[in-house]
Amino acid sequence: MYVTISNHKSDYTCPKKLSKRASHLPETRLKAGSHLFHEGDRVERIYQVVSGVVSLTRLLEDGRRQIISFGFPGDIVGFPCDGRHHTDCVALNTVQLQPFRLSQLKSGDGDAALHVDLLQAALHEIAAMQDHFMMLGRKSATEKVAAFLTVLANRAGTVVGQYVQVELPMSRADIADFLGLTTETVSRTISQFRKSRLIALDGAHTVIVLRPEALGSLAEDGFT
Amino acid sequence: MYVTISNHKSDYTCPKKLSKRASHLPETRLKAGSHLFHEGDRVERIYQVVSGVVSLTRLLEDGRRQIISFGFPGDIVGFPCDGRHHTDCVALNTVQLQPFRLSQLKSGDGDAALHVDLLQAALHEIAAMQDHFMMLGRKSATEKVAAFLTVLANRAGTVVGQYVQVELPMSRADIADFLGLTTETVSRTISQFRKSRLIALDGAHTVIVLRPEALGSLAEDGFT
DNA sequence: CGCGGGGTTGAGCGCCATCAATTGGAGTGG
DNA sequence: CCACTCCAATTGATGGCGCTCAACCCCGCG
Repeated sequence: MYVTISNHKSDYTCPKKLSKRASHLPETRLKAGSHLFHEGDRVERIYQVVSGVVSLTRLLEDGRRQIISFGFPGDIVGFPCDGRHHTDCVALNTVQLQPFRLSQLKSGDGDAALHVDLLQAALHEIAAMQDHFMMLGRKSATEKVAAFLTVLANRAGTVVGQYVQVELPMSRADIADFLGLTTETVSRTISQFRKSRLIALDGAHTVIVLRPEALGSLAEDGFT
Repeated sequence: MYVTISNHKSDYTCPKKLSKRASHLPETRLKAGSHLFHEGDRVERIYQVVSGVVSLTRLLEDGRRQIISFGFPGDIVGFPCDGRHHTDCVALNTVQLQPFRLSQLKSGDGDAALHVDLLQAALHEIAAMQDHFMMLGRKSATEKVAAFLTVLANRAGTVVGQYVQVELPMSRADIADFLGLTTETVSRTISQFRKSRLIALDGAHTVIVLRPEALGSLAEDGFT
């Protein structure tokens, strides 16, 4: 999942579940905090997230960290390059994953429909990352956090009464490393949204979006 | 081309020329400043840059701009999503491009080797973009510009005497929009490198790298 | 020679990072 | 159920990096 407030509405129905039958591989389960793979690992499988959330991260020697993306249900993670992973993949909570053989991306391995789906997912990944560049390079802290919450609410929110509620499985530090900010700035920005009654919190990890339109317009131009 | 100072040495030989015969389409020529395609255009072809340089850009309504990547010879541009382009593509100088049919990415269209090559290029694109996220999100202006010049010198530089010389086909504004900075900051940073004798300039668009190692280490941790 | 646009340099400030202290909430054991 | 621990989250104070606004320079061109 990237933060992409895109101009054009995408008709990509990303989180569809790929045929399990086509995989021939049993689902994998991961506990919170455990690694699915590390940076530099040889790629054996790629995975579709079935339930739970993972993070894809890269590290610098001096400790600086960037979260490349979060993998929500439906997302495909583990695209290889030169046969190796370029990120760590960590489970944020209990996660179920459907593995696919690498050959099923490369050739379909006899299942042409699956091949097309995986290729489609890779192309969608490229487009989503392109959108995300704009976020990282050109948006203010307010815009970043507003966009993040908006996308998350749309993607993983549940309607509760007249509001939308969304669980944040990741820490403030994770959000910061995803948006290119610090935990303090993320926290401050969220507090600001709360004080201006755009959102409400029920504990640090449950956000209730009170005024989605206002939050959405903050995401686009930082005003309102 | 992305700015990726990666940990693991990639053995990806990106700029290999794909078989022209496999394309069945004649080369395209573009003059400086003209568009290859616009954001939102229906994708008809994807292209390999043969000579010259293109930029892939995205715009915000308020005028903020982000250059997603530069397309140097060997690079593939125009990966589609939902059948549409998500960026503008503009020629920075005179450009020659080898077009490929979309079907040749999706199925190979009978040429299996070409299919594999295009798929490989897409996967490499994903990995390179992942590396680039770290740049945009976590690196200082000094690190960004140093990394940019280093990558460019390695990719497009020519050895002149004991130094490496590289042409910058793009403006300072382009570099800024690529790195998530302003033109002033880019200009100041380059001036700084010049004053500390890391590089020399021959006109604004020709850089001679005097101390590649020093520039490289600046790119990684901002010191020296 | 005048014009124009990109590039450079300067001054000042604002956003966000940094450093630091406090609060809060989940987990544990008594 | 409460006391205690520990770490995440919040809040505050301060400073610096890079943005903004503005002037000037450089150079190609008519």
